[in-house]
Parts: sequence; C-alpha cells; structure tokens
Amino acid sequence: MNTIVNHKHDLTETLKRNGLRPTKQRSCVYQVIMEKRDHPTADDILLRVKEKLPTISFATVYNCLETLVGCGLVKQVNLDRSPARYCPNLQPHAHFKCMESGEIHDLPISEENLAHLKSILPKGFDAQQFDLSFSGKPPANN
Amino acid sequence: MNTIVNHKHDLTETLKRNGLRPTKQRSCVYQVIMEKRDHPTADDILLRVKEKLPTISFATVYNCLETLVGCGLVKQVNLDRSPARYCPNLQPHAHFKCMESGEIHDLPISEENLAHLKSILPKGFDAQQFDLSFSGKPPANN
DNA sequence: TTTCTAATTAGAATAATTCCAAATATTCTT
DNA sequence: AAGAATATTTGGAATTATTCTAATTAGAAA
Repeated sequence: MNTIVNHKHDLTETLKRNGLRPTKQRSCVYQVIMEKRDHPTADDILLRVKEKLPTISFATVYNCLETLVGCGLVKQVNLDRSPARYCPNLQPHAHFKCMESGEIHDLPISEENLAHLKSILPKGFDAQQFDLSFSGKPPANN
Repeated sequence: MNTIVNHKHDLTETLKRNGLRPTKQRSCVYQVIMEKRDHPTADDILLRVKEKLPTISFATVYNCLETLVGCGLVKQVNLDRSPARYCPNLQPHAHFKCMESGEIHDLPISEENLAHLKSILPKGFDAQQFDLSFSGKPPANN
C-alpha cells in the first residue's frame, strides 16, 4: 500500500536526519504501530512484531519505541497508571478511554478548541506540551 | 487551626457515610495532604506521616490513599509514568509541571473553559472524568 | 574488506505498587 | 464493660512495567 511505502520512506529519512540507523527492528515496530492504530502497549507490539521477527526482544521493542518517540514519529500515551500505549496520530488530539472495554479513541482538537485549551494557562505559563484525556462511555455504535 | 478541625470532621463524616472506620492512620495521611498542598507522592507522604506515626507502613499509606481517593476527598494525579501524586483540590483544575524542577501547579478551570473542554467530545461520547496537564516553564516569580 | 560505532539481545535489576496472612484496633451486641 | 464480629494495619513477599548491563551482531565509513 501506498501509505506503508511512504511511511517506510519517512522513517528512514527521519532516522538518518537524526543520525540513527534504519534497522529492520525499528522499521517493523513502526509498521506495526502504523497499520493497526489501536494504541497498542509494548506488550502488544512485541507480540505483533514477533510474527515478522521472531527473535526480537523486549528490550529492543522498548529501545525502538524510545527512538520513534524521540524522533517525533510516534506519541507515547499515558493514561492513569496503566502500561504506556503508542499512537501514530501526530495531529493535536485528546484520548477517550471506554470505562468498560478499555478501548481508546482519538478525539481531534480543532484550532478553535486548541486556542481555548491554551487560554487555561495563566499569564506567564509557557507550555511545550499538553495531555488531555477523558474516560466514560463512547457511543454504542462503532 | 479551624481548617484542620473542619477537615478532620469532614473526614470522619465522610468515612462513616461510606461504612469505613476513621483511624488515626487515615486521619494523619489526610492531614498531611491537606496541610502542604505540594502534590506529594506516596513516598513523600510516608515520610511526613512517620513523624507522627513512626510505625506506619507503606502498605497502609497506599491503603489510606486508596480509601481517600475512593471517598472523593483526594484526587490521584498521574503525570507521565512518574509515581502517583495526591491532591486535595476538588475544584475542576488542570496541572502544570515545570520541566526543570518537576514542581506541579494547579491551574483552575473556569466554567467557561470547562464548557469548551466538553465541546471537544463528539456527539455520543459521555465522559465521567477528564485529565488535563501541561508541561513547560512556569513564570519565574513564585 | 576492515574498522568503527550503533543497535540488538537475554537476562538481571529497579521502582512503584499490590498482595498476603497474621496481628491489632474498632465497632456492635449484649 | 466484655466479648464477638469485622475492618484495618503491618512487614514482607510478589507483581508489573520498564530500564540497565555487558556481550554479540549489524550497519556505515574508509
């Protein structure tokens, strides 16, 4: 698929730009995150990557994830104190966690709402990052 | 002080209302959280409570915290994957973490901004809770 | 190629938190 | 007030997610 080819290309480019080597482990971890955008944990990712690279280790998955997050290709999502999840959505968005199933939905944040969010910051507070999450019941369909 | 007396009273009332016993451990953990509102971790709390109750255990601190959070007297604050922190501020508010010192500031959320936050939820999403945090540089003073 | 450096690997280590079973404290009943 | 019933505390072991370590392997540069 076009998207995967493009992603591979972006990945290699981005890694090289950061003086990092494009390895098959990094590529595979990235592909797994791109192809099923269900906010997998490191555990989930290990299992999925093992189908392609049966000898990959946990340490490598964590290393790759750290690299991808460091390059800005993937976001780490921390909800409550549960295992970290990984998300390829680079647009401003919030997360909604279903209290029953634990499923996580991305909620896009419009420019307008982004401005409102920033207006919560009192004068003098300079934010580099924000994290917004909700939990409750998502619509029944979907 | 008036405030502490009141808190004690609220605590006992609230515990009893939930069929729980007001113990000196619970009371002391609660007081510690109320009196220095600096978002302490369980670790911090253990150290502070030990000044009054030298034999208290880690398990008890965690038990008490779970109880207090369960009763709605205290909020658990999870930022990134760092140890949980505890906060007696029951008003709607966000958190701002200073990237240098790690200090955490409460940022009140007005009714207006609360409405804007909720407007991020697409139709059909019913949220019971939200968490909003920023990280960056707080103003130099303070 | 050869060399140099970065990345991967398995397993040990760490840190925060939870679990467990015994001892203690609180509340309820009388 | 005493005894029974139940909840809470306690120290230590267990768990879980993640990070570290030191040796091997793979990629890039010469």
